Amino acid sequence: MVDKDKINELLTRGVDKIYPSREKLEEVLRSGKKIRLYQGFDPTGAQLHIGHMVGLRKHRQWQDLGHEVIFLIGDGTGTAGDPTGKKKTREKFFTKEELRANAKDYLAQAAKIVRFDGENPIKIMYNGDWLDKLTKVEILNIAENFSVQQLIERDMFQERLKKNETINLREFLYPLLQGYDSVAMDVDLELGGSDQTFNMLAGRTLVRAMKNKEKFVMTTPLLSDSKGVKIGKSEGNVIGLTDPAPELFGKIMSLGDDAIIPMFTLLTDVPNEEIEGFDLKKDAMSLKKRVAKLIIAQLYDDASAKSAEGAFSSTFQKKEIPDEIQEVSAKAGDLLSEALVKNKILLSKSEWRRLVEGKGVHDLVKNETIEDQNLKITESLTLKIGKKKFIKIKIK
RNA sequence: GCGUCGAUGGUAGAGUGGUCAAAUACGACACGCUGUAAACGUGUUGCCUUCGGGCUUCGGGGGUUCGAAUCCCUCUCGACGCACCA
Repeated sequence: MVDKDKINELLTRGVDKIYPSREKLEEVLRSGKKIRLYQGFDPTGAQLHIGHMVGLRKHRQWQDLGHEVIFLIGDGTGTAGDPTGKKKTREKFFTKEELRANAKDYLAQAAKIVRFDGENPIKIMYNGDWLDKLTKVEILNIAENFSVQQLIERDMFQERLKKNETINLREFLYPLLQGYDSVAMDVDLELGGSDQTFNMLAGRTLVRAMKNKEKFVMTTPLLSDSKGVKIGKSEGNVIGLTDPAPELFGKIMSLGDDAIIPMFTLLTDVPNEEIEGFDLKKDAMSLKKRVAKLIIAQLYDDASAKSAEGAFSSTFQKKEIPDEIQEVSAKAGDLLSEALVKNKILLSKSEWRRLVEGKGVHDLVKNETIEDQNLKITESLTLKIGKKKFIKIKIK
């Protein structure tokens, strides 16, 4: 029973809830039975982010314990539009082609955490393979297992009802499709973020009805800091798994301190006992650096993690110039502003003016702030624009 | 099919003939502060500018007017209600 502690870890660490209960699942695992499980990813964005990493790591754990793990690409459900977390009806839907293209990227990114080859490799499946083939009658038979009341229970639908906002039938039916995946693959367990609970439980209902068996559902907590969903939000500050190491480091450092402990628990292998001993008040900075390094080491390697840290501290803490700077060539006599806009460093001359007025442009060679908006280029320059942009201007 | 309402900047959402490049909030960007690219504070947030101003924007097209995001017509899309069907 070498696996005993591993089973315990598998069932507790980084786990939000287990349905119907942890005890039932533990019983099955203790019996030595190998189960089949999956997690679905709708490839509706170009990249996986650090929030996905939580689930992927869980995947890996199952895989390492010898269970049959399926990485499901939701190219069928993706075209339907998951309403989870959406306050409004989704407006954009994805085509099959877009989804397949994204899926390719997903797999490449996921490969950083899970194994698609070697011993007990993860299987890749596409739910479009069966969802697209469902006949109308089959769909109705699936629908038979649900009541409108059940579907309408979802908080987000309730809210919309209250506000008299649209609930499109399409999003209403989405959980059924996702639920059918479990039937089609005949899985014993589904893994997913806690925001997916409703959809996953729909699958549970279906499996019971159509396969007469109990499907387990394991949810993982969502990674977030005090500001909420800063991590994995659709806006600019997504921490993508393929972000270059230095950028990853910076983005992780910019998260609130309250995200540190969850990150250790969910994204690293640091033992629980050690994590419990952490003193956030005293060591927040160094702990955050450590967790950032550990995360990067998983996505790249130790060396990248180290150099990312070095780059971070020299750039932001000591305010030194980074080693690698983007270069832009220009002719002598050109307006600096025009050269920057032409090379797409800045969006417009207006932006340039704003930055200069806000003292956001610095000449790093002379070590002074540039105040002249109409500065002409006379010699090669090294500029710091805002906090993050470093640009070298070279004379042609 | 009939009717009602709606479509505004990255998002949410004001504005209902000139004072509108369009409130407010969020986001984004910069500066200050900080162990931090956090928090907090301040400023900026359509484009061009000789800094006077100029130009293009409020679902598409057309019109009324000296003047339209605002009024009218029409088209597209959406929500809601009614009818049809059951």
